[in-house]
Amino acid sequence: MPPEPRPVEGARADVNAAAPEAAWAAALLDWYDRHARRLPWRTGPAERAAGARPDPYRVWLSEIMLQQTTVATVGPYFARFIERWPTVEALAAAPREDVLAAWAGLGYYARARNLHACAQAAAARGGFPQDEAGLRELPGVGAYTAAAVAAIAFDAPAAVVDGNVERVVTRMFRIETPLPDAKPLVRVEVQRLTPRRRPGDFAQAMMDLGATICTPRRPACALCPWRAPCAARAAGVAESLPRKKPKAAKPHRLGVAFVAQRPDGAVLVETRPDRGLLGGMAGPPCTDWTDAPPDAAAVAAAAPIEAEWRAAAAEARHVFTHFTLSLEVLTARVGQGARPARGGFVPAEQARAAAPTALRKALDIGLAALRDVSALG
DNA sequence: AACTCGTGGTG
DNA sequence: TCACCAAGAGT
Repeated sequence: MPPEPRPVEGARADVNAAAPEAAWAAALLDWYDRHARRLPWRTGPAERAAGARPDPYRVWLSEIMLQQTTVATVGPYFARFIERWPTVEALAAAPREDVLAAWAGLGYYARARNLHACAQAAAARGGFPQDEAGLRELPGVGAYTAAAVAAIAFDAPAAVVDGNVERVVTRMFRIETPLPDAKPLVRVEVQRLTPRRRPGDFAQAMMDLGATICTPRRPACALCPWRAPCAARAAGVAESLPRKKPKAAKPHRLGVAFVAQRPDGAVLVETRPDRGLLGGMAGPPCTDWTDAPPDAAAVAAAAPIEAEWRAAAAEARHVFTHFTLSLEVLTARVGQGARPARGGFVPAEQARAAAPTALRKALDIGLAALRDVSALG
């Protein structure tokens, strides 16, 4: 492996050359004190001044929701969860079905399954572990989340490394090794940078810096508290970092979704197997999603109920992380006493609210087609 | 180590 | 339209 470029000595001239990390951390915390984002899960400056610590439950809940998810998207979900389940004990006592339905639309549904299991584990032991190793053992809590909760909620000097931090650090030290190969080195540098005082604020400052200044495209280096020591900026290569290994192309998959509606408006939904894609989530029954279109036998075998199925004009299209999907939608009106082979009937609006987005699209297309048919008939 | 696992915003 | 991206974890 070639040696990593390091910050040039001249860039360090204005800081303590013996322990530059301490000066850099101080500069970042000073910036954070002036520019921190106000977020619902953060403790405000006034409360902090009064000695208040963040609520570990809120910190943990926000960190789980924020995994691979934007602040703007998380906001309303976080508010609804806190309103409905104000404590980890309340969340632990909730039916899992309710938690999954409340999570619908946020994606990565293993997070919701693990969230509920984690709440039960934490409640059973009287609260969250206060150290990184203990947190790491909880379901859905990986290296990042354990470090983040330990630092933010419990003031532990843990190395918090998320996508923002990877970007900031690979630029600061001009690390040209592509991710994820560079992760171990990034972690070492973050651990070296993390101060004993205010490690939680330091972690959040790093993420704020990455989110608002050291952005993926067109970073605002002129406003950055680390503009002087940043090696990538000095070399004019900030925007090209971090380097990443190329991703595989997305295959396209096909399937059929079945939307059956009773005279009272209820629609047929089926809870998917707990493992795998959309695990544990409820939506209209489907064929398997395959590379080739499902043949007539596969469609007939997957139909959840005997009915006169009609094809809707539109198809549901959706992009997942690693494949794209087209769902043909078949609709049917069934009798009030219909007995499906699989699944059960729930009010249409409830079904929409609890469905993951891909299946909600199919449901909406089916419901619209059924409305059109009834309008004609 | 490389895959699987969602969704919405952005340029 | 499309690739990239966002406070990653589990296997």
